[in-house]
This record gives sequence, structure tokens and C-alpha cells, in this order.
Amino acid sequence: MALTPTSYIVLGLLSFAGEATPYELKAGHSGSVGSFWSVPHSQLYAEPDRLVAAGLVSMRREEDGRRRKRYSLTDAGREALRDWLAEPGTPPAEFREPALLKLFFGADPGSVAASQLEQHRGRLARYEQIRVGLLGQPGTEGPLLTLDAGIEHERVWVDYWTRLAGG
Amino acid sequence: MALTPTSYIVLGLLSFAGEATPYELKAGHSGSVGSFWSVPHSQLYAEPDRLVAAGLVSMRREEDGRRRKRYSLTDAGREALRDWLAEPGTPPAEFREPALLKLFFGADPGSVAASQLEQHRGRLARYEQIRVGLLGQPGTEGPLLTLDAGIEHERVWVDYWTRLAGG
DNA sequence: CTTTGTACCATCCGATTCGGAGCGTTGTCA
DNA sequence: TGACAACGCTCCGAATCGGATGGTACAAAG
Repeated sequence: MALTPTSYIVLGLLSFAGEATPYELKAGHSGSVGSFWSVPHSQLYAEPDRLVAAGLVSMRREEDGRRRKRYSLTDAGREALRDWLAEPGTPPAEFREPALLKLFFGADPGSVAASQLEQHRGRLARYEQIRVGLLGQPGTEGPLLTLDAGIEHERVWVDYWTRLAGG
Repeated sequence: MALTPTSYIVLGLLSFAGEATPYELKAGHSGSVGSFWSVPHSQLYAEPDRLVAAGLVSMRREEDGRRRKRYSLTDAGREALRDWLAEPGTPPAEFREPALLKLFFGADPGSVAASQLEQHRGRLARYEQIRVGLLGQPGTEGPLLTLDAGIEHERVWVDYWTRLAGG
């Protein structure tokens, strides 16, 4: 079975969490990795089972209460994740920005800019807030680096749209 | 029928080209809009027919040779495009960057950076080259603006990965 | 001790999207 | 005139998507 980015996200989240239910994966995904790789929640329920079939993840049921499924990495899973992290090459990024689409086809820059500015300012503020919370903690080097990337790009967006807004 | 981003891309490309075959749409898409909104080529064959059904586009067959289908905007199509360009609000961007995924989950920044640097430097050079070719021409304000956005972001990437590469 | 409300949690499925396999066509060069 | 490459298009199985749906635990209200 071929491993997709979704697979690695599940493996990666499990490596952080140790053990998690799909619901917890969903929570862990949104707000962190979710910013630069979205995964529909239904996948976060389906994917772990596929990984179990591939032997990369193991599952146990909670004894009591909801009897939820809790997943964790197997040795093979840890290894698959490590291998993936070690290959330097990655496919190019994908990027889909409706606002640029409008600009490209001739929309009035000023009016597109206004609504974009709001969005990007908000996102920038959110990222900077997350950053503060992350700073003290150990083991967050990866997330911190990606967050910095996000912050730098949001700054560029804010500058860009500010310019187009005529301010 | 609901219009998707793909629909507007076809409408927009047709508004630039006047009349085009799917193959020409494909060529017009890749290398321009393609940078920030990818569309599989099969869609560029299917979508125009959907738009014909919706009355936004008209089709005629070439008389000779390959008898290819050539599409162009109807008045309704032009109007639909104009309306879309006029609404200021747009859904948020989507962004999928495998390299950040690896970084997030703990890959060695230095080795990811090396291959990323190459990619982004290449893309930056390409964009700057396109920019030169675009500068003189009238009616390219939209494309030029989006190109500038692309260039600024590529610069940020080059800086970012340079830093992580340890240089 | 029942009812009600509300988070929490999970699954399913129809609809869309994807991208590559495959194939006819045109033109060109030997 | 045969072979080959580039052009141009279609089709279809597979993957993805996300919304609709429905069940469960728990607490507060009555």
C-alpha cells in the first residue's frame, strides 16, 4: 500500500501523541498541521484503519465508556515515519488562492484587498499568539519552524494587500 | 448549476483569449494561473461543455482539419465573470506544502532546506523572467499583480530555506 | 429520578475530482 | 510510403471530499 501525505500526518500525529483516538487526531490536526495541509475529518477516521492493515499502527479498544478505538505506532510505523523524514526530496507545494484568481482576471485590486487584509491580519495575530505559547516548551522545534514560515508569509500578505488597498 | 473555481478559470481564460480550444486553454492555464490554481487537464476538456449547458459559453466546430471544438463566451458568460470579479469576498486560500509537513514532524531542517532552496530559486528566476516579458504589454495588470505576489513569496521562501540550510 | 440539552464521537455515502492510460491525428523526415 | 514524434482528446477506475446523519456520555434542570 502506498503511503500518502495523509498517512504521514496520521503517523506523525501519533508519534507526538503516543496514543490517540481519531477524534483526538482531528483536534491535533486542526490548528497545527491543518494550516498547511488540510485533511477532511472523515479521512482521520478511515486512515488509521488502513495503517493498521499495513501493520504500521496498532489499535486497541477502550475497556469502558465509549469503547473508542485508540491507535498507536508500531515499530514498523515508527520506521516508516523516520524513513520519510529522512528523504530530503519532496514534491512541490500546492497553492490555491481564490483572491489571486480574481486579481489575475481583472478584479479591482482595492476591493479584493480590503477583505483579504482582514483575513490575513487575523491569521497573523493567531499565529503570533500560538508562537508565544509554544516558545517555552521542549520538543516543539518542528512546529515552531513551520509556524515561523507561516508568520513570514502572512506578513508578506499583509504588506501586499495593504499596498493594493491603497494604504 | 453551481460555478466552481474551475468554471471561472475557464471563463476568465476565454475572456482573455476570445476563442479557444481546450488544448489552448490547457496551454494558457499552465504557466500562468496554473501557479496558484492547478486544474487537471481533463477538467479543461469537460468544463467548457458544462458551461455550454449552462449557457455561459458557446461552441463551434472548426470546419477543416481536426474539426476541433472552439469555445467562446456568451453575453451571459461575460456577465457571470463580471459578477464574480465584483464580489469582494473570497474563500480562504488553501496551501499544501509537503516540505513543511516534514519539518513539522521533526525532519532535519538542513537537509530539507537544500532541496527546497533549489526549487524555490528556480521558481523565482522563472517568475522574474516572465515579469520582464509582461512589463511592456497592455492588459496584463492582473497577471502582473499576481506575479508580483508570487515573486515576493518566493523571496521569502528563499530567505527562509537559506537560513535553515545554515547559510 | 426522569427529562432535556449539549458537547462529544463516529460512520456512511453520493458527488466530485483526479490523473494517467490509451488512442486517433497531423506533420515531418528518411 | 513508412516510421516516428508531437499534438489533441477522451475515458474511466480510484481516491477524495465533506456534509448528512445518528448514536453516546454526562450534567444540569425540573
